[in-house]
Amino acid sequence: MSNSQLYKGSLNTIILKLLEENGRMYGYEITQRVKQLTNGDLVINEGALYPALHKLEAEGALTVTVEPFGNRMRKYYAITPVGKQVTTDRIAEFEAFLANMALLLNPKTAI
Amino acid sequence: MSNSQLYKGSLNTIILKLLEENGRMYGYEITQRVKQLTNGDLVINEGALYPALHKLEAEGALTVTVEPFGNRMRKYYAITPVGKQVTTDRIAEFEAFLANMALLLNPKTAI
DNA sequence: ACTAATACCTTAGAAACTGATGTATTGGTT
DNA sequence: AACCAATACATCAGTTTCTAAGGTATTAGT
Repeated sequence: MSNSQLYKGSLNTIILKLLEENGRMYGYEITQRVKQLTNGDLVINEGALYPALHKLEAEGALTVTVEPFGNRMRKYYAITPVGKQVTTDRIAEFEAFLANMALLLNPKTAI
Repeated sequence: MSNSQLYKGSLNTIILKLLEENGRMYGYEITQRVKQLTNGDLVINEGALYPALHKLEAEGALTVTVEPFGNRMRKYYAITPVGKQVTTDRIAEFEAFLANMALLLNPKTAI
């Protein structure tokens, strides 16, 4: 993901959150939505996205339904109950991370 | 670092910021300061810390002075002008990351 | 006819870690 | 006296997550 190691580990959280909000999406759609939401700032690499989707599916967090779109194929991913719990946990983790980083980086204006 | 992939990539930023604020510190001291500032939440692994310090030194961001402390040895790290610039850049990067994550995770309350 | 966009995928290699292990001193407990 | 935890440095095999590059195929625009 665009030139920063900081995003490492947050791709799963992003995917889960988007799917939780948008019902179901296919892979390419996710990359475009992320690009759009961040005004082109964050571009998801497909070499990162597809393995991440496959892993979330293997873990039972997502389900897949393959649908033809014209002569093309789309793989729609949707979140499962397990996935919803994972999403909640991941976001809590992210917020704990933020709180700790605030303590470390903004000693003056600690939350 | 404590059970979350999210911290991956932020260790350098943490080290640089602490050194910028505290003048000079030795490795073990950094681990203790981080633990203290985050109320025990974030524990820096030595296998992550020492290679990171060595790399920052190799990049010219830090200087080292070895000082005996009793029969023990301490390696004090201090930030260089290059390091100060790197710190500024890293923090700007972190803030951009935060802004993007806010856009992705909090679509309602976008900044 | 060519290029860009759409839509999926894999894989070698890089980067940053974890967890284990190693050396040595110091301080407190049994 | 013996032992363990803390202090203080370090390395290294293995894991995870990504990047960059490559691959296949359809669709739309120039």
